[in-house]
Amino acid sequence: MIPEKTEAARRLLSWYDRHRRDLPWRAKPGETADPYRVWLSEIMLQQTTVPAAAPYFRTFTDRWPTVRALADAPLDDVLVAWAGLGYYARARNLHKCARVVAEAHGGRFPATEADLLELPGVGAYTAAAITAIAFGRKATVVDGNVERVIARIFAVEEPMPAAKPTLRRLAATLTPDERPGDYAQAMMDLGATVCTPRKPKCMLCPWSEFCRARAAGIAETLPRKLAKAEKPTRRGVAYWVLNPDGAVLLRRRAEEGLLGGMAEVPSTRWEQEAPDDAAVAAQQPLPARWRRLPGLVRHTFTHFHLELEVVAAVAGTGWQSAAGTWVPVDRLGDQALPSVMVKVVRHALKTV
DNA sequence: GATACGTGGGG
DNA sequence: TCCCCAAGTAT
Repeated sequence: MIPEKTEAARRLLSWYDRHRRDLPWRAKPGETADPYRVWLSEIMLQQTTVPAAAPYFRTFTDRWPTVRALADAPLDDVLVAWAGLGYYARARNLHKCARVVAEAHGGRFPATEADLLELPGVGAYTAAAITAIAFGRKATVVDGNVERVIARIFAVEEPMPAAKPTLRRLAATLTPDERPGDYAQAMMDLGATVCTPRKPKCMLCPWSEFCRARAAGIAETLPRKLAKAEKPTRRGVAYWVLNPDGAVLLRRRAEEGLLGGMAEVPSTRWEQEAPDDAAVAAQQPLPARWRRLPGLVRHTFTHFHLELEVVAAVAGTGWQSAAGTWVPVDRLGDQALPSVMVKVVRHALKTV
């Protein structure tokens, strides 16, 4: 039996007070939360682990201490700083959102869930998180952690994602009126450290007594998920070309879609079949004698595997007319190179 | 509702 | 090696 909701919240908050983690974006007890830092951290933490996000958070807040500073920055600076963190639409929306807050909201984040929801890159989860954590207002935060905790406490066996509305409704029934920010973070911390996807530490859980899934011995199997579709493999060839100054040709990817707005080593299209010599010649960024380098660059995106072969050449006369930017090899670190392209660069430098 | 969208770590 | 997963959002 689930206890009175205030009793459940009291137990969770007590657990949180004893196990609170010191995270770079978390206000210390007694400190006032900064909505800018809360927002920035929540965007970075979307589908991203704490260890991955933490160094980026420090870099961003050191360089852009306020939302106005971020709004004043060129988008490309933000993309360079975000490079490697993934889901680059977040970086584009982050910058767009900063400008909206600076220009349409006087540099202050709106303080209601409904208004926050209007901001670019801010969805249901993030709006609730900012409302609760930054403004101390009641809001039900539902992320993957909360879904898992709730699915187990109430033994919801309906598979995801169909169970989402049910889980949201059940989560809302438990949300207390007191300490909204701490409660939201406590729920997520519980899911992240105790009620984990595999091998949940039920012995350490403040809610173990009344967890229906634990009682039924099915905690680790919840929430149920349908089998995922197999990932296809796409193949392509990347063109590593140096000009007479020893600079490499890079391009800017289209603003939308995969790796939108990021820098890339030029490549053929990525398709099921690897391109043959004719396709490599047809899609070359400039005329050159291409030499296939041994080995493959492998990378896995959310929805497909990628295998890239790298071909290398030295650009002949007329290299200035190639579309793109020539970047000295020792300046590649200044570019907005996503991880897959860092792999290509390393492979080429190692092999050439 | 389904799909596109990154990356690195863990088992 | 391979699959799963992580503080989701936009379309």
